Amino acid sequence: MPLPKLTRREREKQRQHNDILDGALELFAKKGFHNVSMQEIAGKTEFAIGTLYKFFNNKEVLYKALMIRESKKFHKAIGAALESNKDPYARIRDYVKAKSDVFRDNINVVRLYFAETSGASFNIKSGLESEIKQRYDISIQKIANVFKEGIQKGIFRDLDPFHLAVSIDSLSNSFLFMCMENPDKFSYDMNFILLDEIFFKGIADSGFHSLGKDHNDS
Amino acid sequence: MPLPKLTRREREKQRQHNDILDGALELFAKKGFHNVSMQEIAGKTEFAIGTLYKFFNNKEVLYKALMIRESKKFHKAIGAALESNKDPYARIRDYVKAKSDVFRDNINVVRLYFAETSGASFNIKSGLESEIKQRYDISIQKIANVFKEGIQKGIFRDLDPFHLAVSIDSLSNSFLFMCMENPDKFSYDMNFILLDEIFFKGIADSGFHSLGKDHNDS
DNA sequence: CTATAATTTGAATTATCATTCAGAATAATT
DNA sequence: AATTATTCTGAATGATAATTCAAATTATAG
Repeated sequence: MPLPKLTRREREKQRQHNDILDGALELFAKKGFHNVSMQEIAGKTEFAIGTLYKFFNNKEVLYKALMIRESKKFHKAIGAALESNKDPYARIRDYVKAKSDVFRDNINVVRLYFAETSGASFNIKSGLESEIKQRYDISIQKIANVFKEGIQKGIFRDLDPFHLAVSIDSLSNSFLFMCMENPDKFSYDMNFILLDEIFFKGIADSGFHSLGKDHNDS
Repeated sequence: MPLPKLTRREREKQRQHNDILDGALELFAKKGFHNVSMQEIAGKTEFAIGTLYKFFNNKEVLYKALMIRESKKFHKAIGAALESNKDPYARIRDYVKAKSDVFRDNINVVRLYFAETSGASFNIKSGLESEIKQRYDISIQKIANVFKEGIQKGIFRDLDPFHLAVSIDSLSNSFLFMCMENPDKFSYDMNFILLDEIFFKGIADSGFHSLGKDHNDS
């Protein structure tokens, strides 16, 4: 973290930069990369088209900057949950909770993010995927580390921590998507129960009963 | 199935129709909807642009027809596995195997399919998502039925069959994607082991040991 | 307060396709 | 073989939208 030695001018610049991304995000998340024009972004953000190009050399660069910003936010949130000093089981729960919150509060962005992530990234030519993939890999690694610790402490069965990380990630994703699609039918809290029943009951060392613990607020 | 009473002319038509979709698929799968022009499809399939429009009223219709064709193939394959008269556990394994094969043989198509499915479908205005979603729901239902039967027979723990279906679907997807991304690092066969260890060991009724059974050819 | 520099503006330019359609090619019918 | 019907063709059209840049605006310095 370099110290924030910024002039007034530079800070103003930063703010504008962010405002553009905020406006663009709303549009892209609603309509996708190819169905949003620079014209539209200019309108929404109340800048002229030319100004957008002062900040971003072209539409792709703008989009890429946006996705990277969102990706950072997302992984920062779940990273914090995973790296606390609680016990491994609690950290996994916190991780699911953090993801839950992100999903709940930014449905459209999440949709956009996963459209970009899973499947193929057809919007951007340059290596956006790899930039995002890198962050993803780091997060998976963090989850794996929690599992590793849990295994050492005898909380989890001795399975490959990496596989466990991928598993809980994909399971929680699809449960969360399920909630997103049918918010009336499924509550976000249900995730904890499902994960406990399906995932933890499977990987827990016999004797460990996850359901007994109390949940995070939520 | 209506009987195939087709004239020579009509059969020829059908063949051309399919050829166009084949060519288009290759391009779309590689570059996505918006990065493929009708020009390009015409070139690849060796038809004139006008001819494409004789078959498909516009680019969207062509794309939609394509996705539906592929979706049908995919769900037919896994449906067959799920509706055999084997025991529930074997049917689940066959289902994973069938999906495995599709993934292995059509990586690009799978990528396109999931880009269209997960996240948001920004390519097509009309209700493609719902058409595909419908098929997906049917498949999930079939999986759930297998679990239901398995629960009745005492093979699986008494959990919501629908949740189990969603779980195995998403778990197998992410393991398969893992294999796709790093074909050198992960073998497709590994899926069975992972699913057994992580999923079945969790949901199996105590006493049932899935690993003892022999694998599908593969 | 004027002159100069930096920034912002949006109409004009340019590029890219989707789509059309008049004429060419081919097939069917007489 | 000539006539008619059908199908195919791809240059031309029209629309959209990314990008540029000369002029206008605003900020800074003298």
